[in-house]
Amino acid sequence: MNIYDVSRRAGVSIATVSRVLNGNPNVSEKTRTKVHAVMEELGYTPNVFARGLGLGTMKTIGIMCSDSSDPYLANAIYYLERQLRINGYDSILCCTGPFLDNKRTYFELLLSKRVDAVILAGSKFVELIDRDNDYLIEAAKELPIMLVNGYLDAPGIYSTVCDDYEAMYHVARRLIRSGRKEILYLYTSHSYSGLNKVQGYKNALSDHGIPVRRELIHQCAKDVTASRKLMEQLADSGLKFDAVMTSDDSLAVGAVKFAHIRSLAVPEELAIVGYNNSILSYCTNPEISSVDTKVEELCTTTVNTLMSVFGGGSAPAKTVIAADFIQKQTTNF
Amino acid sequence: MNIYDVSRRAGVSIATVSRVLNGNPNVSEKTRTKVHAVMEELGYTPNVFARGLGLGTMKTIGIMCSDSSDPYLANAIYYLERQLRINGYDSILCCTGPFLDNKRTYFELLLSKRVDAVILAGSKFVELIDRDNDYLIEAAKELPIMLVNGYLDAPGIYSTVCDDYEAMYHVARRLIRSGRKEILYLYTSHSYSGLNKVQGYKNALSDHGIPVRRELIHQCAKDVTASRKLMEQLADSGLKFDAVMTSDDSLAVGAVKFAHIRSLAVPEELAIVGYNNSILSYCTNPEISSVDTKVEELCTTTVNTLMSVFGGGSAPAKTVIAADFIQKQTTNF
DNA sequence: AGCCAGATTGTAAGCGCTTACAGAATAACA
DNA sequence: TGTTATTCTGTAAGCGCTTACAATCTGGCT
Repeated sequence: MNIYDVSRRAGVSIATVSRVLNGNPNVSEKTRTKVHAVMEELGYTPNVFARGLGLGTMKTIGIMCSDSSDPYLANAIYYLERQLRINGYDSILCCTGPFLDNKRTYFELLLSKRVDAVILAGSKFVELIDRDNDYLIEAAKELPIMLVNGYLDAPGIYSTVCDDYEAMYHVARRLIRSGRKEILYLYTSHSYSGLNKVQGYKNALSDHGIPVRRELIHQCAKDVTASRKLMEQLADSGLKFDAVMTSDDSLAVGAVKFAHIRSLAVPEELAIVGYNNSILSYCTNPEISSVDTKVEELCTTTVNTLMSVFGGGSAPAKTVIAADFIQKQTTNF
Repeated sequence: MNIYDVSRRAGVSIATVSRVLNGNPNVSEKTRTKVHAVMEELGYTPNVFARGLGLGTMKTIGIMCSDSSDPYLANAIYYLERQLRINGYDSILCCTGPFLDNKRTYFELLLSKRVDAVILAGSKFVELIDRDNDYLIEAAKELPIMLVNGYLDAPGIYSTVCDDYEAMYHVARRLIRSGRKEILYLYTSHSYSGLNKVQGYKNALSDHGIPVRRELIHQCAKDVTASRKLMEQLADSGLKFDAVMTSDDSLAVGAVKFAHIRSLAVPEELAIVGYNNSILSYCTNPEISSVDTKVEELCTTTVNTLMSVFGGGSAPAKTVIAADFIQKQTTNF
């Protein structure tokens, strides 16, 4: 069943059928109706490969993420996929796994599928340390590269980021103003957004005359248990803190556990702030105050920007989206 | 840059290049090496569309799921995607959204992409009530349909399911043996696995001489808050229960919240059992005893079965995987 | 009726790859 | 060395679609 069957049956040429298929206006209303009817009758579906061959594109976007089982990224994938579909695009998903083992290989695999663009979801894709981003910059010459929560200044690369700096600054300031003096800061990675977050924390302290103490800032695996253990360890080593800010809700969950084990009143003796306002922050008791990073908005904006790039319109190289602090039960300011 | 460039540069015909590309053994070692070298040198990547046109397939599997932001499905997607990639297949993701609005349209969209098979992740895809599965059965004549946690008896449809009946029977029996008499049962949907689960619960009660009481079985939205509210409501209406079994961890989280609000000792006064052993069950205090449904095994098995279908080997129409009960802190037997 | 612009349709040449078949080269053997 | 079997390589015909260009058909006008 192909375009010839349709053309024969409709008594027109394949060119006409093709035109109908592509919504070309140079077709009389009568033929258009006729062809549509035949396509319907025959249950005809154009062959995407042939189409792709002819057009050089297949309206497909590659989505790369580290680990779709991370609740935050899972959400992102959902929204990205949905918004792409609304715009008539499909998505090929590609998860590198939590360690981004060979992200470059995966990236090239996606390119080999002749996708029309690649969306990198998650800030871990942009290297801040060894700066191994050449392949992205190179690829961006050929097709749009969209970064969700990452930033790279190069032509063809578009970023949509959450204003992590501002969010963390805001949280830290409110903690300070409500009297917290020793704010522990736990983070998971040195990504673009990771650095912005910690900078917001640091600047807020400085701006309020509080010294930034190295021993209050710690990296931790993105894991409920890991963060609890780390905090126990820190407390045991004599470190004092009356609040803890985290770069991810999972760490904050560990903090709640820590407080429970040590019988600390939350938020009175220990204020806890999560990040991403994921479902995890609603599971604990007390529920964790967290920063809503607006995943949905982030994702729809990313796709919309991409569409305007496709449309030839101008698109901002970087869009910043404001976060929202959601006060729940682990803070009291 | 196409196959002609490579053939010219390597001084062979395009047929030979194509053979090398496809690992055809009828190529001398010398030419093979030469061609590989040239491909490397030129950075040649075959055009997937042309290839798809020629072969009629593109080694791509469609994955349909309701909602990738559900932690359970998110995990499933990750494992499916990974296992497919290991076998040299790509995946096109397609999320219908939590309400499965027009799953049929999505399904056909996937077919129109000429995928080699479709994997339906999540038991909600198979209709048990209005039995609107004709399109699946019809499609299965053309390409393999794989159900993860769903079952449909038709040629070309392969299922991999968790032994939900056994798991729930086991949990209920242990609760009963440890002295629980009034076990509340909360479930989210009437899916294939949903029915098996509740049947396990019912049979365990019957087999131990406990009457199955309708007022102890309730449907509830898959939502932390919804389940808490429902339980408060039930308790307020005078219903007594000393244990609660749930068909999903999110409901169990609500149960923990309920116990906390009503100051019930867990597990002494109220035992709580979750399902899926997702990260949510590790977030609460106390941590929720839950059933590990072996997502990873489920997914790898699904893909492996699919591969053996592709390979022409025999494949079981239904594979059952045993679940594991993970005792944590909300039960004591 | 004759002519022409504009609308509509058809013809045919790709797009880059696979593969059946034919042909060339090589190896094996007498 | 000649013959044949075997291995390797090339030619050319698709796969199903898009699209430039040519051809045809309108209707409005003189």
